[in-house]
Amino acid sequence: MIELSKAEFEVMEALWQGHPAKSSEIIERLSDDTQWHDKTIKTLLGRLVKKQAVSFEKQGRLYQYSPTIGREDYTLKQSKNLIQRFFSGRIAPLVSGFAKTEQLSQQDINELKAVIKEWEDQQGK
Amino acid sequence: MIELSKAEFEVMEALWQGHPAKSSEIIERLSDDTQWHDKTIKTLLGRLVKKQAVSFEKQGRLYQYSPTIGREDYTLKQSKNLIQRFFSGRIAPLVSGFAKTEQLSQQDINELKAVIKEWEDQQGK
DNA sequence: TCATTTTGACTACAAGTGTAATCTTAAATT
DNA sequence: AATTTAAGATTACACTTGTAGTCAAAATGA
Repeated sequence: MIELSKAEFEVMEALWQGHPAKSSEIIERLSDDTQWHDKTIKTLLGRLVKKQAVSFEKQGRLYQYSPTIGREDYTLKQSKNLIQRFFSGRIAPLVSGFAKTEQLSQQDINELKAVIKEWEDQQGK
Repeated sequence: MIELSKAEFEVMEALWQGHPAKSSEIIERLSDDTQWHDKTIKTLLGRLVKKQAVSFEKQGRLYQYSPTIGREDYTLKQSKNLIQRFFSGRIAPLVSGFAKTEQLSQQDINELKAVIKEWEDQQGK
């Protein structure tokens, strides 16, 4: 599985926002959230290409970059990995720990209920 | 916040199993799960001490090691961090994504229900 | 008592990461 | 046309991480 460092993930975020994108666009997007030098972002893009998390096509002398992996896929895999390592693969301990100190919104609650309902229907007679 | 590498976390796991513990005990415990050379484990212990995730007391010429951070604290902080970065701090998207591909047990469901109930009671009247 | 083993301290070394700077070439500007 | 600029390629460099090896001193065994 492709592993991304934190900085690399930030670059992916910018790319997931819209693609294909030129490096100048990616640099522009990241300027809102980070102070990174454009050289830094180029380096990270290069590493992402090497890791095959990003592909590019030449348009003249410029490159158009695109992600090769989806945000959902990546974040879910990483989340499962963490849940496996920290909570033996069970999500409930995470949720209850989380709920103790974080704000849950009505929407969160509704979504959790939906998950439960789906499970129960599945179990269903 | 103290950050642990994966290997360091494994050593912490062994230490959380029971402490204070001598390095030989930690090495013994880890021999079940890993192939690490004892030197490797010593190095990791040293790094953990340096990071102040572990403290020690000399008992004669031996050291008795203890964790300075709790497993729950650490895993929850890391989880929240991930949820923040990946899901803008909301847990429901993680749970529903997780539920799609992982097995939830009846116990998980019960715990999730408990969390919901607690939240709803909290929401007053 | 002398050799061996064990423990902790210190050293090693390549790969990954954060954070750029320099070099090359083509494009844009003067 | 000569100069400056911008993109991508290459190089840099310190710190972290995985994974030990070496060294010195103390304990243990023969």
